[in-house]
Amino acid sequence: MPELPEVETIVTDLQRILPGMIFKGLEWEHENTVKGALCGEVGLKKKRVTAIKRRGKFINVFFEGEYVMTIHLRMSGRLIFSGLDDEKLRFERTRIDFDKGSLRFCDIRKFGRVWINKLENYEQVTGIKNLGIEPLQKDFTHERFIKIFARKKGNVKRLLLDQSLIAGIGNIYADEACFYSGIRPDCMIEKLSRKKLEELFEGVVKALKQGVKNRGTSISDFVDAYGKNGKNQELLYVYGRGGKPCLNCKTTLQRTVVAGRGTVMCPSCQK
DNA sequence: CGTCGCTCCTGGATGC
DNA sequence: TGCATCCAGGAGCGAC
Repeated sequence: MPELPEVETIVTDLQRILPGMIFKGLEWEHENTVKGALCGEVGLKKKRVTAIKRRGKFINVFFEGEYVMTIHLRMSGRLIFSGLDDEKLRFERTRIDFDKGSLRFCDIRKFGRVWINKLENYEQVTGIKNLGIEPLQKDFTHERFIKIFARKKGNVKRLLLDQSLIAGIGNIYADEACFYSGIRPDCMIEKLSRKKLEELFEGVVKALKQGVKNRGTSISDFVDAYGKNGKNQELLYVYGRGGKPCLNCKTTLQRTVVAGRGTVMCPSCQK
């Protein structure tokens, strides 16, 4: 599923593709997919793309005239740049046409969303304003991390997945970060020492940076804006490996449910 | 306000 | 082989 590294990969691709292109039109088949199009699409006509930026797992495409198109891929969304005359892709639900090509939003489960808003209120409307800190920015430090979790209680996994605390972590990278730091995803965060919290911080950063470096994890649905797979699935220690031997100690990896999510951990390496 | 459980979805895996 | 059932899960929402 698309998490921070996958979204970052797509945004990096789109930054090479879209700037300067002129918006032509938007078509969608599922009524819940597009929000705010009534006012937005009219305003967007003939506007040029000025920038593309990621915030958490959201993709923001900025246009002239102070419009922003926000896209969230949720579970199974793909965003693939194609020719205007290319045939419809499998599970293509929405197409965003520009003068020099067409961005196809393919989404098996139809959970993905597109919003069109004026710059002044897009953060409010999309929920972006509720997001926590960006974990790959310089201000994400040990100190900030410990401060964020200082008065929080509950299992580590639920808190890592809470987008209002840290923006962009999903199921894959939460499990990998816990493995890197030697912490069980179901352990209570209030019981962790300062040293273990620092290791968890390092684990989060390491997992996300590695994901970005390898252009995302293509386990089920993810491809980049050119339709190509990432490479990070070859480097996962726990996610998707339940029942297989731990790559560190050969203990059989345990699959459980934590915070309502499928969770894999090494009972020997993670305490 | 924090937390929980439910909901949205459907292809692929599994079971009989 | 074929049909029915289960499962995956990000995030928003209502309930408490």
